[in-house]
Amino acid sequence: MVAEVIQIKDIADHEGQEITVRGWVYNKTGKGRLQFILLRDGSGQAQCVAFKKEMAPAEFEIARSLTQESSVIITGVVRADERAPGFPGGYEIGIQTLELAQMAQEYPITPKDHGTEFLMNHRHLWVRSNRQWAILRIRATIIKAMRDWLDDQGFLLVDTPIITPAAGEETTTLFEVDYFGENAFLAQTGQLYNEANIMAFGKVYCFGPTFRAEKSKTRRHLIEFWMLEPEIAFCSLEELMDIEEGMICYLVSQVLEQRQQELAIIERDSDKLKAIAAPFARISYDDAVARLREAHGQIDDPVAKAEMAIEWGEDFGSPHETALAEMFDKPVFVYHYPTAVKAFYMTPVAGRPEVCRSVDLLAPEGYGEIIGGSERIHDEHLLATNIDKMGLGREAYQWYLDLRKFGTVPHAGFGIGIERTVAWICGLSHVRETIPYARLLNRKYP
RNA sequence: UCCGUAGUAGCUCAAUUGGCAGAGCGGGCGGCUGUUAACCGCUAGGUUCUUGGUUCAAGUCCAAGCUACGGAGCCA
Repeated sequence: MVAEVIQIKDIADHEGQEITVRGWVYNKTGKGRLQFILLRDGSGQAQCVAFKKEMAPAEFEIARSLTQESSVIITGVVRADERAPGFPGGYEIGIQTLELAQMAQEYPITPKDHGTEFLMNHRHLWVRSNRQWAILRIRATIIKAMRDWLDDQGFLLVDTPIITPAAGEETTTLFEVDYFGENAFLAQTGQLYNEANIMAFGKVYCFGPTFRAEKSKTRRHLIEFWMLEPEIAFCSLEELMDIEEGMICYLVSQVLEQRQQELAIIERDSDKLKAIAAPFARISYDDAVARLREAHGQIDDPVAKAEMAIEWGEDFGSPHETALAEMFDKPVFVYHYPTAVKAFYMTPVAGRPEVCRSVDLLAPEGYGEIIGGSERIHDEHLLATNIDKMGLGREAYQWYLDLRKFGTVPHAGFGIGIERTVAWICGLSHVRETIPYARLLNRKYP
């Protein structure tokens, strides 16, 4: 009789049964006639115990000589044992038969410490490590939670193109591609297409990679990153904040509910996440500047003081966002930014055109902006004027202006950066570990 | 692009401030019936980032370059 192949995550359901697991040797401890093999199968990790007297001599010899990351198929009996490490742990497999798929060559990533450059050069192997495994599983849960929440709220997923004829925001940070002899660009945002799609579907979102050729080298920037962008017809800035708040609270609750094990692996303080609940504070840009100027006055260190300086009208730098976020233990909305520092499509505030109906959401613990959103201009004339002012070229935006001719309505939307959100939820110091294969200023390998 | 720090064995790091290149991990061989990054013994493994310079002598000092890391700007 052939034993049932199980996933290690379900090991507790098979106590006392003979089962088969298939996977890779994460670590091994030898004690002569007793060998402990820590096996991972993608779903979890379990300790498999080889006793010489319980196995065929040739198979025990294989078990004894297994190298890190060798691939094997193991059949044995599941038993509970408090000493057994693994995920979920607490159960181990007494090996009866062992079949070798491949004896791995000397594996470069050892259980000891490694440097960032070395690990990034071996990212294709690094994703097997516990910590990376946990982070990427949390990432998947975050994406699923966002999409589930939007789907349940009546949003429709509508995909937007990656190759586009025009800039989404600024013309300096685009990747150019040759489109059969003509210029085209990799998408920076799906927003403009979302604005067309809401007139067909009411509430939509797009989810996909976006590309920015910015020469920025920081812990929160990627050249290729993933963004989820909802857009809603007949929506005000205040209603937009309600949507962002609801979605964030839901995704945090889902991570806490479904990924306790992974949060423990990366040693994330989940109390900080448990505090995330509506309502989030909502402060105006004016108020934020006032708070920052007050903070600036209390700093003694001249370098830090210079970084914290701000004049009304300037956009926030990284130190400003961090300082603002640290004033709250939950995410905080900052709304009504100066029109001059924001994109051309944002609606000016009535009676005060120097500020616009925009809102950023700053994550706590110094993670900074994770969401940017706004009410979009729905007046054709004003939008056309802004496009001209930015020197963007009216021709490429003709279809976008069309939207303001045929049943235009007040509308709003936002974009949430997946990697920054994952970095915050996981408490990571750099976004490079939040995406399987990071594209950075000086890295496109592997 | 600017500022700062670093580059030595496959990996993580030492090397008395200019005087014989060394540990742990990983690899190989051997031992061990409850290990948790096991432990014990033996063993192999080096273009000290590159180029040039100073010196009797350079991993160490000087110059230029390359690469990485940390920070700033820009942004999600």
